[in-house]
Amino acid sequence: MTVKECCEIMERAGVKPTSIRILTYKAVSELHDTFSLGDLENLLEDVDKSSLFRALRTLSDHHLIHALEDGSGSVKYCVCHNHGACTEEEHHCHFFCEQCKKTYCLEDCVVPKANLPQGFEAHEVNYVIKGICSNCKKA
Amino acid sequence: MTVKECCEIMERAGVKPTSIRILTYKAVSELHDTFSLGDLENLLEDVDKSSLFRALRTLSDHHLIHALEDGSGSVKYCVCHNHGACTEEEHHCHFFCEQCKKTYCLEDCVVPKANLPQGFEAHEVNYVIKGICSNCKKA
DNA sequence: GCCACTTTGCAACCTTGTTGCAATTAACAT
DNA sequence: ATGTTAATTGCAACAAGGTTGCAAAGTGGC
Repeated sequence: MTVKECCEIMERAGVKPTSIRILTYKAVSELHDTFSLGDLENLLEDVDKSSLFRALRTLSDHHLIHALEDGSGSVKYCVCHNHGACTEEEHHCHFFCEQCKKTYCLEDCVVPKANLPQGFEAHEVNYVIKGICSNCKKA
Repeated sequence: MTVKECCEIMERAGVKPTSIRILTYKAVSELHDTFSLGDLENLLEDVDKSSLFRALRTLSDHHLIHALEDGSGSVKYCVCHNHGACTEEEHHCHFFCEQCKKTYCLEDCVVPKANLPQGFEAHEVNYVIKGICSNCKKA
């Protein structure tokens, strides 16, 4: 993705495209699966951790990326391919491989709906399946 | 639950019922919703943190309790009411209230199945719905 | 009672995430 | 352009939660 495209997407989502945010969004929009703050630190070695942390928070607040918990001990993120216009219907499942510790985005696997009790109001869903991925199973 | 019942359940699950484990299992089997290691520390003030941590790990390893991630920053646990004989079908959903920060067990809400891609093997599912609970909504 | 093995308590530590604050940069009116 | 204000960034320090090493205490078999 070009810097220009990044800026446009961010502006449409109400995020001011600062240098760190562009750097962050450009880097993560090229990743196919999930990543942690630590992963991003390694990817962008010369950028400060707390700046990246704040960039991720901003992007997450404006729904350009999603945060999810996979039990690995660190919060994972993935880019929202609907550029901030995600409805609950469009959330995809994630798969955590217990062997290689990678968390996949299952783009084609939409989160199935559950029935909430009376009076409960859902905002988002964290759905992570754990097991062995196809790569590790082959090996 | 009596100490005797706790011991029986643990033994059936292949867990040697030591003092800390009995204390832990008895305490948590009386809780209706989820709890963290920290919650348990507060509940059993005179017991060491790492002993509780190890007891929870042992109980979890033998499926007497389940661990789940709700994005609160600490791992939550809940007792398995099938006493270690939980199949994937029986896993219930959890609900994290963004206001009161409580994580409910939705006992009557079974985790809906998702379709995995070819070659992926599921072992367990972490399904946490986030939103506002009925108590907080009323207020 | 003695020995091997397990469990427990304590302290120390690691990792991840988070904040305070000063320095820098950007936005904008004059 | 310049000054004024607000937002962002980098650094360092910190907090919380989880985890481990190790010695002491407990358990069980003989």
